[in-house]
Amino acid sequence: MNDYRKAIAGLVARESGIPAETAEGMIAVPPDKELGDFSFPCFALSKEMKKNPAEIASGLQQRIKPSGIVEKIVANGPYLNFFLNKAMLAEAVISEISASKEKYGSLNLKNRKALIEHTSINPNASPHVGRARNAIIGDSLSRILRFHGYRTEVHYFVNDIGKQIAMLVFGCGSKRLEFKDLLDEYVKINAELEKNPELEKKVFELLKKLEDGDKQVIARFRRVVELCIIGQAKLFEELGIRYDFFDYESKYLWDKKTEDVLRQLQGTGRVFVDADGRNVLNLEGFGLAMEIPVFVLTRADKTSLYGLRDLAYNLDKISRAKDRNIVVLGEDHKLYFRQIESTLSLMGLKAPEAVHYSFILLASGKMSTRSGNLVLLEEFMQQALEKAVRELASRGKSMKNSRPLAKAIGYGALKYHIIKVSPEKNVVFDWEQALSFDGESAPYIQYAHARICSILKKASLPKSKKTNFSLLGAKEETGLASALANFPEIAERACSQLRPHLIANYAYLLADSFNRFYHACPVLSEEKELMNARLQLILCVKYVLEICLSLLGIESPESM
RNA sequence: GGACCUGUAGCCUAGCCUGGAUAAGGCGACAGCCUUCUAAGCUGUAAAUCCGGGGUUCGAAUCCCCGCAGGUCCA
Repeated sequence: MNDYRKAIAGLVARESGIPAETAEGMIAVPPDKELGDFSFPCFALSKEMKKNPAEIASGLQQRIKPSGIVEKIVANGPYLNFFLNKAMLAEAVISEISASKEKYGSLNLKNRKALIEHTSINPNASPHVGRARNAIIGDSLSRILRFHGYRTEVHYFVNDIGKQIAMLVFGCGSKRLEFKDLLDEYVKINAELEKNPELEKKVFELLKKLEDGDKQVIARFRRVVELCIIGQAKLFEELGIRYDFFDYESKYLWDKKTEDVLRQLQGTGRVFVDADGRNVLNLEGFGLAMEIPVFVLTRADKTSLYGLRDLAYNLDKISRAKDRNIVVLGEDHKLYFRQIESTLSLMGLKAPEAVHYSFILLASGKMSTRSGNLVLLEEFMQQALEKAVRELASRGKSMKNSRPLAKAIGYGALKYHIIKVSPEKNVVFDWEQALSFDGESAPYIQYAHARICSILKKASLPKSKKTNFSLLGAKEETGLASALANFPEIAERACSQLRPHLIANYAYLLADSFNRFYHACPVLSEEKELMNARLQLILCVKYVLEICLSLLGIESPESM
């Protein structure tokens, strides 16, 4: 579509005298397809030429001759509207997709490497849906990066040595526990500490022993953390979300690297020892919204704090991420991340690109693992799966072999519900909406895909026969073709701006466009030439729907 | 007290970066469409002070300023 925009800008530029680049920026898309495929508003020229914009439009219309893919030019009031040749457009987009198939829309980058860190939940319990927003966005981003050609590695930073985890270790004692028990233990120990603040001392004692390298305590921490990480990873694996590396914060605890970082920062002359004896970095001049813009690096005993360890971790990530270095963080980490970013810049390093998302709330208030006021991801998965099983049963699908299909549909709906919303928006979790399989949902998109598969299964695509694309003139057909043509632009933006919801929204529009086509334009019952052209068209739709769903981490079942 | 994000029909959302034609979808409601490729679908109707107020502009949901409300963080 961008090429056509450029071509039209060229035509306008030649006749109006404005530079082609300026003209390109002015080319717009009319609100209604009936008005044209592109338009050039003449208001700006009107000011310059001191002439009525409608006159300018009609003047330009007379001078610009349609050529190539531009079929018709119409002045409509102050707008100059351009109509593309639908048959040529369909032919161009169909042959491009037929050639590139599952790579259609890919930037096909070569020798690029990307790193993305996401999820990175405190390993203290089963994750709630708010945490899952991180994983789902991050997973989709990693898929988008790979699609465009980045060799991409996915990292999970395990905060295995904080106070939260120490509390859990303390609470667990020597009990033999399973993953599912951890949440209860976590809630229990939080309540106990609230009642009896004296216990906190013991928690810190435990943490101190860990940091001092007490082998027995280390083993206790490791046992709880592993239980948790394995449980979480299994849950995410069930959703098709995988990690290449689990990076443990404890690795940076005794690491010389934190000392190197500290030394390097001291070289900037910005490190000072504060009233409490801690090493603190002065971050004045970075526009941080803090009364005293600093970053605390160590405790009074000069042992590292989380921030310093995170900096060392960032150095590791930077050394591995050649071209894109991405981290997905909750909005609560915005300021903290700006501190990291500023500090890295003092070291002459480029911080990761951060994708921040807002929290998922409950109608009853904020979600909190500590208070137990939450919807667990597990629970959401379970409900989605059960609903999918029910829906399949109501359609007479056998219960025995339908489990993978139910997962594809249920988990698809779950992921889509989370990812379709812009990440900066708060979401109030609502079961009815979250479990909807109608309208703007994954099952709707999957259903369109399954319908295409069903038609293709019943048809035989003729081999290497010339297709008469001019037959694809119905508005449902041209609508589909231009929807297909829009995809590469969307795929590019989703990657450059790190916004997967663009893919989700687009996939719905494409499926919607197909469903309208499906009802208006029969395929198999048509005579050969038209059937062939329509088969080519829907095969392309199938490819693009599959691409979109795979970029969202959602499966594309062939029937449902 | 300060900073950032969000505010669009009863409910949920897209559009905002990059200003342009009657503000686009979904859920819910109402009225239709299955002897025809899967009705998880399609068609139509009703429903909006685009949070409020200023400003910039030929033109503002979109840009700027001042408020209000929710979320987040800092102190």
